[in-house]
Amino acid sequence: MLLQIRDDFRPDFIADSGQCFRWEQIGEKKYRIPAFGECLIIRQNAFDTFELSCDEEEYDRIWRGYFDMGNDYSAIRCRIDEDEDGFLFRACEAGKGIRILDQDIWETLISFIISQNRNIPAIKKSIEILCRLAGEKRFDAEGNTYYTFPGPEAVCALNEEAVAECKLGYRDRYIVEAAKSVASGKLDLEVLSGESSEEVEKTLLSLLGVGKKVASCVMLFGFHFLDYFPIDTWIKKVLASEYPGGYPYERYSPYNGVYQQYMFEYYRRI
DNA sequence: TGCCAGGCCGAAA
DNA sequence: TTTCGGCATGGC
Repeated sequence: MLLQIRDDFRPDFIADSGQCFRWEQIGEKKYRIPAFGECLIIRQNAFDTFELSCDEEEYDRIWRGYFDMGNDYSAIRCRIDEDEDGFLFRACEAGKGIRILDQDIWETLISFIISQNRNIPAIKKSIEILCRLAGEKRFDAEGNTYYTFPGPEAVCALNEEAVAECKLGYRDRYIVEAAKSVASGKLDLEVLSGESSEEVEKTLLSLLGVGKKVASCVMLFGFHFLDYFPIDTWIKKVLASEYPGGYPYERYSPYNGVYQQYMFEYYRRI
């Protein structure tokens, strides 16, 4: 199907934004996106026209929500005043096209546990190995194979050698413990997603290997609480250099997480 | 080669 | 409550 979007949708920006780790560029302005057990191929034709490998039913069922098409990112950007906050204004301008994906919570949880203290290429590699070892083999719209993100039972079923193959280092027991919690029903992510943000954060922080930063990322990129503001090594640098007097969280609520993402990409790029 | 990476844990102070 | 060493491994 064809999709027309005026503004604020740049798959190339989203692919490298550090919120998703499985997007794969397979051609000029063409990406393969596995999510929710499906796989979308998206290609940009003109500046505002995209060709999608799915039909409208699948788009409405999965991808519209995944891309967060219900939010107006142009309006979110326009809340920033150039004179009041020049740095964030420039970050928003440069990052026009970034969106906060509404991703599978389980996948986001495991991905960000894996992400700690590692750079993005290394994170992608580990996740890809995990998917190959424990995910289901399927075919995309062009007939090429891909692997789904493994569910908690599949992760639990991995033996020690297989886990070691993922090169997770000390993080391997973290994902095994998380998988056990979810597979046993002790942690029900479906039920949790109906709770308040405070309750969700408290539960996430109780998991082994989940601290403030990882919890914030899962809140923002998985539970889609757009006001959560993950502070990693990059954002620490931003806060130190651009906001020595403190960051105005209240002014930018309830979209602190969106602005954080603009700043993250902008600062990494410059 | 050495430093850094979308940090967290556990012990010590 | 805050501080700090240790941690597995890969990317650059």
